[in-house]
Amino acid sequence: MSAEPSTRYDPKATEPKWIDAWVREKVGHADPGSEAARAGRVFTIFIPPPNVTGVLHMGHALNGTLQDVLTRLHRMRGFETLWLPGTDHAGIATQNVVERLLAKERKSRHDLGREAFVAEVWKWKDEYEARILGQMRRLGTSPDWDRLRFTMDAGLTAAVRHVFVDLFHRGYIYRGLRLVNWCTRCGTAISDDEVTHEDVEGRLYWITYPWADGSEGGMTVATTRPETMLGDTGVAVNPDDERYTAFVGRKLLLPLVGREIPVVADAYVDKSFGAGALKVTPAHDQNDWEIGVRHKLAAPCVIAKDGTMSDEAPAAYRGLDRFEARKRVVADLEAAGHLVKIDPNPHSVGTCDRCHTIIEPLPSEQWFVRMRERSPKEPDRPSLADLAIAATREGRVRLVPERWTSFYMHWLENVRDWCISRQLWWGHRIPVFTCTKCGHADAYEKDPAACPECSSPMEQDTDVLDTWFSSDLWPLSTLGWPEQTDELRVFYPSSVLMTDRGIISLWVVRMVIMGELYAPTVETRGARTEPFRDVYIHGTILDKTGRKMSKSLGNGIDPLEMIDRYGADAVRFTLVWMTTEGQDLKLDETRFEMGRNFMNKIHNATRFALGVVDLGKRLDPDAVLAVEDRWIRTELTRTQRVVTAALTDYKFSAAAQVIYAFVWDNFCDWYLELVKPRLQVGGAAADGAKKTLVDVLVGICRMLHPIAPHITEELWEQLRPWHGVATLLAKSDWGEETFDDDDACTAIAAVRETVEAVRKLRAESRVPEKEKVDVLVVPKTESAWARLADAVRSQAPQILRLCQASSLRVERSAPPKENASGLISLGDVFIDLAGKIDLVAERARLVKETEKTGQAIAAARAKLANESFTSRAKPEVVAQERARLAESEEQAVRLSRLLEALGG
RNA sequence: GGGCGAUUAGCUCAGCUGGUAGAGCACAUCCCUUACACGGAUGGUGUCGCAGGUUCGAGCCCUGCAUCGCCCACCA
Repeated sequence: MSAEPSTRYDPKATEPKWIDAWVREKVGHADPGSEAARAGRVFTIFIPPPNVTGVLHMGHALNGTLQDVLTRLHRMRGFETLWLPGTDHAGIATQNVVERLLAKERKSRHDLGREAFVAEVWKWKDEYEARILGQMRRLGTSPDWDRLRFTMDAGLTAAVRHVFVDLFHRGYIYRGLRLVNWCTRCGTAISDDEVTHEDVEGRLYWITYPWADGSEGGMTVATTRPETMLGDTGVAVNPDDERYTAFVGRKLLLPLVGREIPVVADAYVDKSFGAGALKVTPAHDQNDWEIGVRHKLAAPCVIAKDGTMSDEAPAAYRGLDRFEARKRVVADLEAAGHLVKIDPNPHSVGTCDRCHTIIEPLPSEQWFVRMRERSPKEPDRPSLADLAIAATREGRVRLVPERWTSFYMHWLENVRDWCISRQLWWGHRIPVFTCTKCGHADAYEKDPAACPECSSPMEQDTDVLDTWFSSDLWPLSTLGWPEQTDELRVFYPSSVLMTDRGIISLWVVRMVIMGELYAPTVETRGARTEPFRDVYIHGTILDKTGRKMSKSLGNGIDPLEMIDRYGADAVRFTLVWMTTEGQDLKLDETRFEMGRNFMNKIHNATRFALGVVDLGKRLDPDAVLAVEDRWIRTELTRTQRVVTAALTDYKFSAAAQVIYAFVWDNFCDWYLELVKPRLQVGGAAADGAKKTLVDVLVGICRMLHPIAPHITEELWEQLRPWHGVATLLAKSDWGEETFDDDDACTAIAAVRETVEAVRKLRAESRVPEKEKVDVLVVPKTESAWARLADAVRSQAPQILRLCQASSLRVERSAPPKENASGLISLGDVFIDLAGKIDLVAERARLVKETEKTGQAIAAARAKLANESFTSRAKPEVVAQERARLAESEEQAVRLSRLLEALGG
C-alpha cells in the first residue's frame, strides 16, 4: 500500500510534469496538412507578442489564459488549432533597458558604436525572451512552440522590408519636415499614438510684448510655456476680435530677444481664452506651426533635441535645460517689467508613453505613412484608413464588446499621418539608400551595390522603423509571408485576437490595414483578407482599490508568485471566473483562494472515487444505472453544453461558474453523498454507481481542461485504466455527452427537497445532528404520491444518511403528535419531536410561513384582479401567475392544517 | 470640451431579447459524520445611484442628474 494521497492538492507536484509533457508531445503543434485543415476546420490565434524586455504581469497572465482556454477547447473539438507564440523586439523599450545597463558601467551606446550595441541588445533579447517564454509555460499555455516568432527574425524582417519598399514605391510612405513628437530622453521622434497626456498643475503666464515702434503699450499674451517665447515669430489674434483688429499688421518687439514680430489675424485664436492674443512659436507647438505656415512665419527652433535651449536662443539661455530656461525667462521678463501675472492653469501635457518625459514638439525630417489621404500614385485606391474602416463596416472584423467599434472608427476617421522613423539603433533599419554623390534615393529590398544613376556608393538611412510597423505585419509575417506558404493558406485569417483595449489603435487597426493591403497576395481561406474575424477586448487588471497595477505604484500582483502560492490552475480558473465581457478586473490576491479551493475539491472528489473504484477491475456489464446515476449524467450533459456554448461565445465567467456549480454542488455535495450507501452495499448496484462516478470524473476532466489543464491532465492519467485513451488529455476529444433523463432529474429534485426540508427543520428546532430523527413524508395528493413516494422510497438509505434519520416513512397521513413540519412542493415533511418539542417555537415558525404565503397570495391576487394585466400580458405569463396563486393557496391550506395539528 | 464604462447583499461582481433578484468572499449558528475544515449543514441581509417617463409590469427600455473611472481632444 502506498501512502494515502494528501487531502491537499499540491500543484507543485503535478504541474511541472505536465508542462514538460505538453512541450515534449508537441501538444500545440498545428499541421496545415491535416484532414481537419483540409476541411477548413481551423482555429487560429496570434498571440499579442509581449515585449522581450518585460516580465509576465497579471495582464499577460489573463491574456494568455484566455487564449489558451480557446486554444485548448478548439483543439479538443477537433479543429486544426494554431496558437502562434512570439515576442516583440520593442524598439524603444528594449534599447532603453540596455542603455540603462550600460549606464551603470558609465558607458553610452555611442561608446560601443552601432554594431556592437545592437549585438549587445541581441544578447539581452535572448535572455529576456527565454524568461518570458518560461513564464508563459509556467502558466500552462499550449501554443505551437515550433512556430515561435520574434519580430526581428529573418523572415519577419524580410516581410517588413518588402512592405516598406512596396508602400514607398506606391506612394504611401514619404519623407517630410513636420512638427513631430520628440522625446528628449529617448532621443527619438515618436508617433501620436505613443504620446500619453498627463494632467499637470501648470500655470498661465501673462506677458506683455511692447510695440516695436516704441509707442505706448503693447500686447499681452498668455502662455503655459514662457520659455518658448524665445522662438516666437508672431502674435495672432482672431480676425473678428474688435479689441485687436486695428493692431493686425503692426510689429511687436519680442522681449529678451529683440526680434520684431508681426501681429497676424488667424481664425484659430479663441477670443475668450487668456488675453485673446496668442504668441506664435511655430517650432514648438503644433497649432503655432500651422499658423506659421499660413502666415509664412519663420520657425526658429530654440529647443534642441536634448531638451536644452539651442543656439537659436539668445546666448544667455543656450545650453540650459528647457525647464530651467523657463524659470530664467520668467525671472528676466519680470525684471524687465513684462510679466503681468501668473495664474494657476491645470492642463495636460503630452508625455512619452515609454519614459513619461514631457514631449517636445520639434520640426524634424521624418518618414511618414499616409493614412487618411489616398496615395498620389494610386488615386483610385482607398486610403489606408478607409481600408480598415471598410473591413469593420462590412462586418468582416467584429469587435467584442461591440462598443469598441466606434472607438476604432473614430480613431481612423481622425488619424494623422503616422510617423514611422525612430532615431534608434534597435529595430528594422529603414531600407532607403541615398547616393553619396548624386543624391539619388530609393528603397530597396536588397542592399544596392552602387547607385543605379552614377554608380557611386550609397548609404542607408540611419533610422529604424517604429516597432509597431513590424507588429502590424504579425499575422502575415509569422506565417511566412511574403512567401506563399501552406501555413498562410490554412491558418490565415485567424479566428480571434485577444487583447487589451490599450493597443486597439496602435496595433489592431493597423494589422487590419496590412491584412487588407497584403493578404490578397495569398489564397487565404475563403479568400479573406482581414487578419482576424473577432477581436475580443478583455478588461484591464486593476488592484483591489481600482488603480492600474504599475511598477511605480508598487501595487502589482506577480502572477508567478500567485502560481507558486496557489497553483497555475487556480490562477487560471480565478481569472476566467472574473472575466465578464470587457469589464476591468479588480484583483485582490485572496481571490485566488477560490480557484485553489476548487482544485482541492476536485482533488478530493477524485481521491474518494479512486478509493472506492478499482479501475483495473471489470465491472458488472449489466449494472443498472440508478436514478441518481441517471440524474448526474444528465446534469453533466447539460453542463457541458452550456460550457461549449459559453466559451465559443467568449462568456468566460459563465463557463467557469457553471462548471464550478456542477462539480461542487451537484457532483460533490449531492451525487457523492447519494451514492455512498450503495457503494457500501456493493454488488451490481454499486457497479452502476462506480461506473457513473468515474464516467463523470472523466467528463469533468474534459470540460474543465481548457481552463485548468494541469489538474485535469493529472486526473486523466490516473483514470487512464478506465478510459483507455492513450493520448494526453490535451490531445483528446472534447466529446459530446448525450445522456439525458428528465424523470431522473425530477426524482432527485424531490429527494433533495426532502433532505433539505428535514435539515432545515432540524436546524430550526435545534435538534443536534448526532440525534437521529424519525421522518415522515406525506404526499399532498394522489398524483404527488406517485412521484414523491417512489423517489423517496427508492432513495431511502441515502435520505436516512443525508439527514441523519433513524426511520423514513411515506404515508398518506397520521403525522406524529409532536412534530416539526414543513412544506415541499409535493407534500409535507415531518420530524418526530416526541418529548422534546417546543410547541411555542414550532407554532411561531408555521405562523411565519403562513404570513409569507399570505403575502404571496395577496400579491398574486392583486395582479390577477388587474384587468389590464390579464388582458395585456402574454397568456403564458398570466397562466404562470394563476398557477402561482393556486400553489400558494394550497400551501396556505396545508400550513393551517399543520398548525391545527399542533393545537394552534 | 467630447466619448465610453461603472453605480445591484458588508466586499468583488453576475443578471440573456422587460414577468416574483444571484454567485464568490466575508458574516452568524451548529458540526473534525469513514473525499475534502482550502470542508459540511443551516441562516440572514438588497427602496438594484437619484429624479422623471414608457409599460399591465422595469435592475433591465427612454430622458435628465449625481458620483467614480477610462479614453480621446490643438483653447495657448
